[in-house]
Amino acid sequence: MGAKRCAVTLEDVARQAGVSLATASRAINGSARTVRPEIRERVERAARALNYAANAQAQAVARGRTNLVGLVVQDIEDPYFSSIAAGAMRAAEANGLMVSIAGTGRRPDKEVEYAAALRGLRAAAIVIAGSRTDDRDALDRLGAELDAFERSGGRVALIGQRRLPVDTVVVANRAGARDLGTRLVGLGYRSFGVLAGPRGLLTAADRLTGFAEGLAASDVVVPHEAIMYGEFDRDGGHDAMLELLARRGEVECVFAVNDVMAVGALAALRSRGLERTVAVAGFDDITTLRDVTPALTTVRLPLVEIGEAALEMVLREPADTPRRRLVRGEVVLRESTPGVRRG
Amino acid sequence: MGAKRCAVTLEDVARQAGVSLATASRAINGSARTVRPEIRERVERAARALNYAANAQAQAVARGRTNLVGLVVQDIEDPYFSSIAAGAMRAAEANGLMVSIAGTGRRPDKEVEYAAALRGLRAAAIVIAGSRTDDRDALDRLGAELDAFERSGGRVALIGQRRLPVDTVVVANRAGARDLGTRLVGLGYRSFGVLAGPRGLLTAADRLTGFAEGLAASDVVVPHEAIMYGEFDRDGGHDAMLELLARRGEVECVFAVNDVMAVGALAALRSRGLERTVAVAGFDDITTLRDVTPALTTVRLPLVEIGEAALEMVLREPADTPRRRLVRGEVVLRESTPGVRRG
DNA sequence: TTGAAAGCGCTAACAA
DNA sequence: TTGTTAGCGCTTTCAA
Repeated sequence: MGAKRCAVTLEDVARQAGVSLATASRAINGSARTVRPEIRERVERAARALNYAANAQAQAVARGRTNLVGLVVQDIEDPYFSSIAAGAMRAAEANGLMVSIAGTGRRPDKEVEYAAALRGLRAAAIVIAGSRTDDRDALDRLGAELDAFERSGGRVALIGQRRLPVDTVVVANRAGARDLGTRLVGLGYRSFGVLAGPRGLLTAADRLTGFAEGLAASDVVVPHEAIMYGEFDRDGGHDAMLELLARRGEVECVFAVNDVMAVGALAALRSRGLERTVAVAGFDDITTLRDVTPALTTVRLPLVEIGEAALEMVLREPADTPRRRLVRGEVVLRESTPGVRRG
Repeated sequence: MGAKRCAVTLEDVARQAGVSLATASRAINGSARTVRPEIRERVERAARALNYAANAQAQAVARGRTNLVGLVVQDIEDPYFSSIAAGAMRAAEANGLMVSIAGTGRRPDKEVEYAAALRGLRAAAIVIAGSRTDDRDALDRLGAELDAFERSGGRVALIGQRRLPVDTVVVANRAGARDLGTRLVGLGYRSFGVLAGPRGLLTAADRLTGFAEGLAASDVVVPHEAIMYGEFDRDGGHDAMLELLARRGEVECVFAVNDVMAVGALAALRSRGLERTVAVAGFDDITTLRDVTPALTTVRLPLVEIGEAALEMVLREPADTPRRRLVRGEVVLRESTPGVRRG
């Protein structure tokens, strides 16, 4: 067993200050200014002398609420999520909240598990940022758990797509990809491939759909065989690119459904000496990836703001009907898609 | 005020199962198998039916300990820290712990503040990953706070350099940079510049010192005017590189004290058409940066393992004398330092 | 304005 | 094996 905890308690402070427990509580952690200044001063001095730190757990039990908010992401190492986390943490700090972060490793069931844990912690709120799959079952379980969480007085916000009747920061993946497709056609590309990420991953699917729509507006289609599924990460993009080359030869332009994959694709092209021959576009505009060469055409998502927005949403009183906040991406054309001159 | 929390309590479960509170507690959250199977089954069924989630705060108060560990980093968006966080979170999950993450934004006082908050939360442990400054005062305050935390029964580990008498995962910045310097001299470089990061940032200073030592072994020195101080991030590297070019012209090889800065430096060189003329080396081997071109020579640090190691350290019983776990970096030569042929 | 005391939900002696 | 009960540290009525 670990050493027994023997921290300074409020009772110690009260005794040292020569006041009652209640008064000490009011002086230090209470709200109403119902304590005489000189007494308050005395209590505060005692607390400082004893280096008192209020037991947040005990306060939580007594008050029935905490200042903890849980953030559930897929993988904190992924810059997409770490930017969102940074935004959420910044907003949390501004509001005196602590953030507990959990990573699911892209297993939908982990989301449910953490939500339950956060309910146990009596977290004030849960924010879930996940490119959830279309696994209907997992979604139902998550919905049930979040429901229980809300009924027990907690607040919930999702980041991604609107799949559940809770406050959601909706990312316009489809519209962004559509815009991108339109712009690429405008640059003269006609022959496309898509590195589509995993089947069943909603974010990926939305981006693929939108992209196809953007092309379709100009009667361009992505042949079925030029859509390569694979992992949602760098290696997934790399491998899918190689396979696409093997299968289709040199398409003019490749859309990878996120930047990390796009970078993998670029690496694959480079290994074949094709990085200036085949155009590549990504999605997200990941900060740390802005210096790759050729600079990546992409759809910029304000990830930090998205994290902040989710946290702010969750801080507000619940509305009777779930709020949606739409965040659009903005196409950023760079040298990875220089355009083609058609004769 | 927010809605009143009215979660299912253990008492509800006990009543529903027709047993006493104590029995219900033992059946669900207790350790010893001192409950008859059929009763346990009954209690568990009741809990499930009621969708009971134990109040972790109340458990914490009653037990006097929590399963929360606090992780304090500078900036979760920085891949250096997000990798460490990923490692710590992975190890935490494997041990049934929740992780609360706080970002200091590189303000040393925030470390103290969060440590105090975590003491209030009765966190089981605190892990601080910070390239702390040489600000003696801030360090003393942190030491005092961590001391109070430990005395109240918590465990502490640091990641970085050994500055305080607590368990530490020591990163061999100096030795790594020394090796790097040696290898670069071996490649034929003689004229160096260093993008040294902020003055007073220990990690940066250690890397600079080590690098200079590595060169000195071959009687190569970095001229004082070729050491450029600046921010520890991408823009810091970029700007410092431009300034170095302005001041010294084309040195043969530039050492940026971290990869992110090195990428900024590459961008600056590229803007001058010099990215294949001036060699660049970094430090860390950040995963998402492995595909920049030219591929970056660097010192690889096992960041995820470092995070795991810190968490494992903190899980063990405290030793009577602080533990140190040394992690060395490994030089990785890539095309950003092709070497020179001297005539 | 202050103090006494009743909880908050749970655990862990101690009895039965 | 089960139940009773006294805490855990704090907040918050309710009186004084």
